[in-house]
Amino acid sequence: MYVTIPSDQKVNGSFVPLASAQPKPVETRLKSGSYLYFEGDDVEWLYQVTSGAMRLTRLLPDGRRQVIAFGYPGDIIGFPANGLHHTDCEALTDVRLQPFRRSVLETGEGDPALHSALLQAALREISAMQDHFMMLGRKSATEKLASFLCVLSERVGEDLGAYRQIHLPMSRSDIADFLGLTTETVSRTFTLLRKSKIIAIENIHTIIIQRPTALMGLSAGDDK
Amino acid sequence: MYVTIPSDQKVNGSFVPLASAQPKPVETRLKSGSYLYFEGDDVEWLYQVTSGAMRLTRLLPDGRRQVIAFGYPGDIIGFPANGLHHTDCEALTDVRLQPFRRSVLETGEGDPALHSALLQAALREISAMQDHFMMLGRKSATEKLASFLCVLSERVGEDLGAYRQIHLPMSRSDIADFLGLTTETVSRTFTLLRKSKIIAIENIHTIIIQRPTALMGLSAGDDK
DNA sequence: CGTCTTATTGACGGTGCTCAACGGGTGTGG
DNA sequence: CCACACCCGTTGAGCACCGTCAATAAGACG
Repeated sequence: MYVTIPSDQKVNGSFVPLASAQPKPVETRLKSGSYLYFEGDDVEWLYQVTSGAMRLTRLLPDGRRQVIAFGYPGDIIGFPANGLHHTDCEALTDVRLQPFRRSVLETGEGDPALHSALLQAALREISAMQDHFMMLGRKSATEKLASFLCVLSERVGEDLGAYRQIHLPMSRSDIADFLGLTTETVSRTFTLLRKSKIIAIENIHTIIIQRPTALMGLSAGDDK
Repeated sequence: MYVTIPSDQKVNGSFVPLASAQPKPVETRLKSGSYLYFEGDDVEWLYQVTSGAMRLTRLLPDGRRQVIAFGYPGDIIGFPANGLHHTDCEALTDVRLQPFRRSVLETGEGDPALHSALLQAALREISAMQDHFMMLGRKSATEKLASFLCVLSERVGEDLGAYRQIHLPMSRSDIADFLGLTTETVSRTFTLLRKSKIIAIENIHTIIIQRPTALMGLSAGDDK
């Protein structure tokens, strides 16, 4: 999952599992905190997240970190470049994954429909990353966090009467490294949104969106 | 072209044109300043840049702009998402392009080798964009510009005795919108690099790298 | 040669980072 | 079950970097 400008194209809550004509490899399960792969590992499998949430990160030699994406149900993770993984990938919660052989993406190997579905996922990934560029390069801290919450609300928000509730499995520093901010700024911006009654912070990992329209406005820069 | 951490994998100056088994569609030529496509257009063709340079941009409703990438010889541009272009694409110079039918990427249509080559290009694109995330989110103005010049030097630099020369077909504001800065900051940072004798500015569009190692150091954050 | 655009430089201010202290929640061991 | 410690998140103060606004200089183009 990247932070993108919320599109007209509504995702209807549930995701479409990729259908394979072949006998399915066994579903993979992963405990919270364990790693699926590391940067530099050979790619043997791609995965579609079935339940839970993953975190993809990249490191600079000096320790600076960028969270590349969060992997939510429906997302495909593990696209290879030159046959290698280029991020670390850790489970933020207990996770279930549907594995697909790398060869299905790269050679089509006996399953044209699945090959095509994986290719389309890669192309959507490119487009989503382009949106994310705009956010990293051109948005303020408030716009970034508002955008983040909007996208999460669409993807994995739960209705709660008039409001909408989001569970955040990741830490504040994960959010900071995803948005190109510091934990302090993320924390301050949460407080700002809370004090303007746009969100309520049920607990550290649970946010309630009280004024969705205002949040959408902030994500597009309406305060300017 | 994205700004990435210069990799070990050297590109040997020239690029590899994608081979097609089919009779080639006619090479496309484009005048400097003309647009190849716009955001929202249907994708019929992908293109490999043969000579010249392209600029891919995206706009926010309020006018803020992000340059997504520059297209240099060897680069594939025009990957579709849901069948549509998601950037505007303008020629920065007179340009020659080798077109490929979208269907070759999406269905493989009679040319498996070309299909595979385009797919690999898409996967490399994803990896390069991940590097660019790190740069947009986590690097200072000096690191950004130094990284930019390093990558350009590798890709399209020309040897000039002991030094190396880069031609910059794009404007300062293109560079700014690519790196997530303002034109003023780009200009000031150029001046900074010039005053520390790391680069010389032959003219607005021509940069000479006098101390490549120092520039590499700055791009990785050695000043900190 | 004149006009218009683009780049540079300067002054200033604000957003977000740094450094630091504090608080609260969670987990562990007694 | 409680005590304690540790980690994570929050808050504060100060500052640096970079953005904003403005003036000037340098090119580009007709």
